[in-house]
Amino acid sequence: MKQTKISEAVVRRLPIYLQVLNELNNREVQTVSSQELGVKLDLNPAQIRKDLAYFGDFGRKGIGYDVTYLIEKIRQILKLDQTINVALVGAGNLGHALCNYNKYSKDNMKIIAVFDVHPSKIGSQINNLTVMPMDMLKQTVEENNIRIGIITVPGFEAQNVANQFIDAGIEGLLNFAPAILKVPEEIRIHHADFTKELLSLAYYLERERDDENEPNLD
Amino acid sequence: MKQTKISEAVVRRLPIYLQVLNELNNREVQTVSSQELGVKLDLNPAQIRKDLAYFGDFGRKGIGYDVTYLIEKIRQILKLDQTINVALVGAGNLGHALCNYNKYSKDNMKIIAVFDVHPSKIGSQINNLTVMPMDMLKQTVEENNIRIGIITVPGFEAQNVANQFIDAGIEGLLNFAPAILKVPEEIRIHHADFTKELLSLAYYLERERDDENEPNLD
DNA sequence: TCCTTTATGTAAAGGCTGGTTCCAAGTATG
DNA sequence: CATACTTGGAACCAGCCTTTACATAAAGGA
Repeated sequence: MKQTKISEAVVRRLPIYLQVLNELNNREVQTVSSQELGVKLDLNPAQIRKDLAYFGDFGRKGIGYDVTYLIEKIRQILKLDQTINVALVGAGNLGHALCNYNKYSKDNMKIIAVFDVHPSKIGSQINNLTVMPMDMLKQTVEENNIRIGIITVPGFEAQNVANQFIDAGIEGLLNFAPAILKVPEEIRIHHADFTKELLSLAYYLERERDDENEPNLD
Repeated sequence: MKQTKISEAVVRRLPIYLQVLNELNNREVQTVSSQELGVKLDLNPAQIRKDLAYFGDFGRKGIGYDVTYLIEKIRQILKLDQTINVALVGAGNLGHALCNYNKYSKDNMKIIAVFDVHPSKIGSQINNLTVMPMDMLKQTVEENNIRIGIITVPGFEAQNVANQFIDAGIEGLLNFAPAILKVPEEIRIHHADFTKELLSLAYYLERERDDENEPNLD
């Protein structure tokens, strides 16, 4: 257990490990070796060991890793062992989808408040949450100890929403809007802009097709 | 214009450049320097120049880049100058959101077919698309020259759907499901699993808050 | 008990990608 | 014609990621 700098790539793999471990746990597998994990994840076993070793000595030589123990440990690392409250701004289709997804999630991370800038949306129900106006944001964040904000508004509104989140004292942001957001150093921001993902995916297609395909959907 | 290997990071920045350029274009800005772009994007100007130079000599010394010309070029690189047909499997909330988003998109990339594995969903309407059964997938992909598949099904169904897409001859996949998918070398797969993004975001929060939850940490 | 097998944790090395600095060359402007 | 500006490319640097290799520890069988 060395305490050097832990790179982002390592942190990004933790949720993947957790996913596979949960699967194994569901199948009541007791222990797993880095070798086996490596096959499942297409990763080098040494890398998995090294990743885990950053956070502690979780394995046993000759045996491997105890599945439930390792799950517990990774959940601690990712802070899933404590309740993390999340707020969402943008009660559109995507916002609905996330709230709905949230309902089925086992994690302690819960969307507990939804906001929208448009009066027409305010007061409507999503699952069992009532969409609130933006001027309730700051107060709600403070009172409910909300630490993460999700932005699912159109691009041109995103910066404004981000600013209000930051002003309210949020620690991290997950941005779905196709916009470049400026945030202070201390705010952690992750992007989940699928439009960019889709555009960059197109790059890797083979060029050539140019058939003037009339996209008539019949 | 050197034709070395172009890294993923470069390709991932192209959509971002495009976004900013479109904004400039809307404001009828004629030309822009890498310096100005760098400020807007928090990037080193040299990096922007280098990125663009991979694909050709788009700029003019002493002047900068012509905005509309550069937009056109990046669109060519990302193949947005041709129609790229997309199919989506999973007519749940997220699927709805994507289809709806798609409606407003200016890109030539269009979701032109939606499928679902569950009989209850089949036949329902999303925008102006009718949800089709999975056994129509292959035929539809072939007939409509669909090149990209989007997966918005629950994790446990994702691999199965991916296999069917691949069997139908898809070139690229965008996966929203929280699952590790095995695909052949030649299939390009991008992930947009926001749950992972959210979990890794939690890692970067300051530990400490323990609210009502018993810590139970030794 | 002892030997073999298995599998971890970590050090070390290597490779690769990504980013930055620097400069020559081209263009517009006065 | 001189100056200021800006690109494109070469070269350099840095750091991260990955892999290899090995010492160590545990379990199981003889």
